[in-house]
Amino acid sequence: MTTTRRAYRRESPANRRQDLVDATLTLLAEAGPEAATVRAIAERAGVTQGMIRHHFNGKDALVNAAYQAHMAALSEAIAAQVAAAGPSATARLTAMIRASVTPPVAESTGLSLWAGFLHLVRQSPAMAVTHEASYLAYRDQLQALLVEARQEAGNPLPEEEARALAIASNAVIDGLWLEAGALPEAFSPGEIFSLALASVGTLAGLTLTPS
Amino acid sequence: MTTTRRAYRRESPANRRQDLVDATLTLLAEAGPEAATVRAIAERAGVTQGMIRHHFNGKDALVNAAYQAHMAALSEAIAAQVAAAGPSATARLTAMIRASVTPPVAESTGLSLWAGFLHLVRQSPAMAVTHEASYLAYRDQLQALLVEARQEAGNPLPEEEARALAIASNAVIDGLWLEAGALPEAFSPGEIFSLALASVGTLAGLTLTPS
DNA sequence: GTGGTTGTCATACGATTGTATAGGGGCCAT
DNA sequence: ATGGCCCCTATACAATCGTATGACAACCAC
Repeated sequence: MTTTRRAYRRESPANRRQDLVDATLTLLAEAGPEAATVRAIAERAGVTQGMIRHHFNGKDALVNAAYQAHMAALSEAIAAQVAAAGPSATARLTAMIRASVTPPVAESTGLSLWAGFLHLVRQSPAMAVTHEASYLAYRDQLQALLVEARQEAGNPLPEEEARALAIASNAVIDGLWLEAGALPEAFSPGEIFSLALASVGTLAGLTLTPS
Repeated sequence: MTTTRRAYRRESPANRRQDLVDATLTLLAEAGPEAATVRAIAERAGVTQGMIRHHFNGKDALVNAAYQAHMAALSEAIAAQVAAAGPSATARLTAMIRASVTPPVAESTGLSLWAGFLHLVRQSPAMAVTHEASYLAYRDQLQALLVEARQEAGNPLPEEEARALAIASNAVIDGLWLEAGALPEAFSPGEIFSLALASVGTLAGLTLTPS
């Protein structure tokens, strides 16, 4: 009875790390923090559990890396759509809103992921800093686009009102993102986007169309 | 060396169950799902872990009971403030908004709790039903108040617009609740409430004042 | 080819998890 | 005051957790 060792391929550390991060995010989103064990993550990534300590310092480091990768992916997805919207501030604002409430940013798995990370963010100072930074970066970008769009519409936004408008606009976008993620079947396709567009338009005193 | 058994008081099953539910909610909010072990819950409640299986069927049943108790407490807190606001629809709407973005409904612990429950809600059909029901009940109440308040203002709300307005108003309230919970120090006291009031007012075409 | 590097598998370890069970003791009925 | 109910403590249990360690083999340099 000779037990044969399972066949495997050598991968670059970067690829292996990416696989492990992806597996962590998938598992965290689909089955929650309690199911994201080192064994489950390793199996999902197609390797054995020893790899986690080989490529990272331990489970915490892996989860931390996964969080940063996820946040970066979201920011990048939004930035790409904004950049592709052309020079018009109104068009870029519309693109940012659309990107925020449609896949891949807005998915039910994304909400689960966010929830799974929340208590980690709350307890790890390093993750809290990352979280606050990405939230404020998003809001600042939204605020800048609101100011520009109002300028473009010939109705300049007083600076002292900009912060409140950005917070409120961000809130309605986040709230719709949340509701769509929590009850995906309670809304028809595109309904969330048109609601987000109309709501931000009303709050900002702008007429926004789906372009 | 005779080890003495620890002293204890007999409690009614109802009281003990309540203690265990409270301990579960506290632990879940403060330290996350991974820290809410049966031993930690029992210690927090001042009993030994055997009590969880004695008073409930197991950990899952306890967590489920805790979720229902939490949702009921939130609904009740909001309903009480709305009922205390008097007959005016505008005043009741204002009270509902205030209750939704101030303690005890809006606390950073409440957000953690919500996040901790989310993946349970997603996997347990029974909890999913409870969740959807309480969300829709909240939104329906908000929609009814919006319709009444517009009527009261002499500017009736067309029925086909009511649903969209309720969803958007709910979203901005939820979004502000979320942001205040996630970054409690990024907002001054009362700022969230006045933003919520102003935003819903703008969306609904109503002038809402803090009463 | 062939040797060396190191990515990878395999296994073991102590700690902790949720659950199960046996028996002690607080408190009410009488 | 005292017997009995059942609330409660205490302990044991298998399973699983994250971590640590050592041997194997894939692949590159030469």
